[in-house]
Parts: sequence; C-alpha cells; structure tokens
Amino acid sequence: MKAALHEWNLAPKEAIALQKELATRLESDDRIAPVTHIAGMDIGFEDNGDTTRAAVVVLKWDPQTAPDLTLVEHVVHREPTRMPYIPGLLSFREIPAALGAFEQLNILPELIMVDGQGIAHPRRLGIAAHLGLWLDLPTIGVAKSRLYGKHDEVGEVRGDWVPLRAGNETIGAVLRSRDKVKPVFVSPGHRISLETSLDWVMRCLGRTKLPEPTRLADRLASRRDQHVKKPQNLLF
DNA sequence: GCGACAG
DNA sequence: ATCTTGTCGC
Repeated sequence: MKAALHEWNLAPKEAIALQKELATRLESDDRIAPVTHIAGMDIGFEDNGDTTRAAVVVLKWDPQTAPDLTLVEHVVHREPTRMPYIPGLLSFREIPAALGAFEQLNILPELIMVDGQGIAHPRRLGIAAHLGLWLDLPTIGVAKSRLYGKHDEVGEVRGDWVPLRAGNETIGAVLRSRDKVKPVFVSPGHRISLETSLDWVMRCLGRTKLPEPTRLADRLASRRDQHVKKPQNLLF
C-alpha cells in the first residue's frame, strides 16, 4: 500500500486542496465486476471519542434469494482517534481506521456501501468517494442526513426519490427507503452511476430504512449491541 | 458578515 | 458520533 502518513495527517487547508485534486479522478460510469459480495462500512467511537472503531461487514449477494442477504464476514478494528469532526473533512478522520478493518478482510467485495456521502459533498469527495478511490472499488454513499445540495420534497412511498442538486449537476438522490420514514441520501462514490447506486440500495433494502450493508455495519460500529447477545444478535 | 454543517 | 428511558405508532 501507498504508505504516506501525509495523505491523512493534513491541515484543513491541505486536505481541501487534496479533495479537489482527488475528485477529478473519480469515475462516474459503472465499472463493476459481477457482484457476489457487498460490504458495508461504518464508524463508531469509544472512550469519549478517544478511540475510533471501524466496522466492516460482508454480505453474500444471491439474486435467487434476494433481498435476503447473508452475513459471511465481519471485522471490527480500533485505533486512536486522530482528529476532530470537521464538516466536509470527515474522510480524513474516519478512513484511516476503516482501512485497518479492510486489511483484515478475507473476502474482497465487488461493491461497498458507506455510511456517509459519496459525491454529494461541497468538493464532490465525501467519505464514500474517497474510500472508493483509495481501495479502487465501486462505492455508494448512504447518508442519514444531508451535507450538501438542494432538493424538493420526496414522496412518502418506499422507492420514491428526488434528485439532490448542486447548481446544474445532480449529485445524488433523496430516497424514501421506507414508507413515511425520514429519507436517506444516496450518492455515487467511485466507479458507479447514480442510477446503479439507487438500484443496489433498493435491492439491499429489507423492511428497514437503511440497506442491509450499512444497517449491519452501523450495529457493529455502535456501542449498543456490544453488550447484549441474545436474539438476532446471533448474527455477530 | 451570517448560517449550514455527513459522522 | 455520543450521552440515555420510556413511549407513541404501525
């Protein structure tokens, strides 16, 4: 791997310049290998934020049994938190830990869903886009709230969606992933189009708001399910 | 100058 | 993100 601590330990000003440069390398057309495994990634914190916990789950994709996905691998990686949360610079705070988790993975997914924005970002390099470039894998950003862009109100039925725009460009979509529930913000990261991103998010939707990959990664990264281990927690 | 602001 | 219990609704 390209070592370089300087790739992550940057002052805000340098980080912003790097984002602009990296954004020009993103591929917005689909360049995806036949999908058999989909990963989900999310970050959580412990020790009052001093420890960053990265969680990655890998689900088996079987068109025959879809939308039922099977959890086939999961990894949790902890390391000291390196910097505070700064809107627009989230990837510099969370990706280093995420890479630690991906390094321990045995199964290489063809697609990754990340808890955060793809190109729906002021400089078009949200955490999903940044991670996709680094791993050179297709990524989709699935955020629970908006960071950037404007949009009209979205219908209340599952599947309804409206474009998320920035000036003339469409940078993502506001998707009603579950009836009457707060919508999610879907935006392509690397090597995937918005249309295909929406297709995959829809295909991975159970009866919950979040698609299975990020829903499970979310639970693994979160502190809550950490102690309880009874019912469906048998998954972990 | 005044808000907005992923996780 | 995280601190935290119960509670309203399908």
